[in-house]
Amino acid sequence: MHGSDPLSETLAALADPTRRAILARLSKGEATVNELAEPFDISLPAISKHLKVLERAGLISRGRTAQWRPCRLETEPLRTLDGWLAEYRTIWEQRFDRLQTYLDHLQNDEEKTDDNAD
Amino acid sequence: MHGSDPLSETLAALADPTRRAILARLSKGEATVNELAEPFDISLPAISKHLKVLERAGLISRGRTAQWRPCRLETEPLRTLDGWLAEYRTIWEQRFDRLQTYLDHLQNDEEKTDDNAD
DNA sequence: TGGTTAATTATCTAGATGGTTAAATAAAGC
DNA sequence: GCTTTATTTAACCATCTAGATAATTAACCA
Repeated sequence: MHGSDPLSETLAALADPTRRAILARLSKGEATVNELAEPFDISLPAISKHLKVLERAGLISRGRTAQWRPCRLETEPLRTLDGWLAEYRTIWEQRFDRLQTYLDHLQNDEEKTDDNAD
Repeated sequence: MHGSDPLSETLAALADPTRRAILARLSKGEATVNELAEPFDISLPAISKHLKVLERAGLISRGRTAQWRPCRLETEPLRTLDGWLAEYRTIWEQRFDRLQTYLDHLQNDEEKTDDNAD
């Protein structure tokens, strides 16, 4: 990554389907590295790297039970991302409202045309 | 990028502070390439590349007025991202609730202790 | 102690990314 | 037509990334 502020790190970590799939799995509860690797066609070391990326981004944390290193989803960076998105949410809601208004006008115009046609 | 599904493309495009700053600028209205480049210390071609990334991700669209190519924010990919985030929102809200409950218990315990101390 | 299981580190490779400068395209204005 | 302004394309470079295989660390089990 080039800009390594926290939000960039979060987004870069999420910009990989394997990593998002790992998070989706972890959203159902803790799992070990092998459990997480199971659904994928890639090597264990590759998974290990993905986990390191997720951990550095704060999206997961890891315990230590005997030889297992159970992973857990951490939601903090997601909340930060949600906060960033919120600013744009206003915009798309505004745009949706304007679209609605426009469609309503179309609807009205059509009804008037229908009235004339009758 | 490696996984080039739409969501990965959106996230990868957003994972760069320069590109997010461009979007922030566009959230205030359309702008030309030179206007967008102005606040940054990087070359025009670099900006041009960033815009191409944003365009491919569907985060901006571009008009064509004489020699200017005005850029406009497109919110669709952000809404998709918001939809993806929504699944995790449930989780962090749950966790927050549980934390609240825990803190409430602590509070109660403390009050009991205070009562005993009196 | 030696073997098995879990996970990480080391080393390497191919391809993407973000930046550069120099050259090309496109339209406007004299 | 020639110059200026806006923007993109070309060619290049350094660094990062996602993957691989082989070797290593760590802990349990008998």
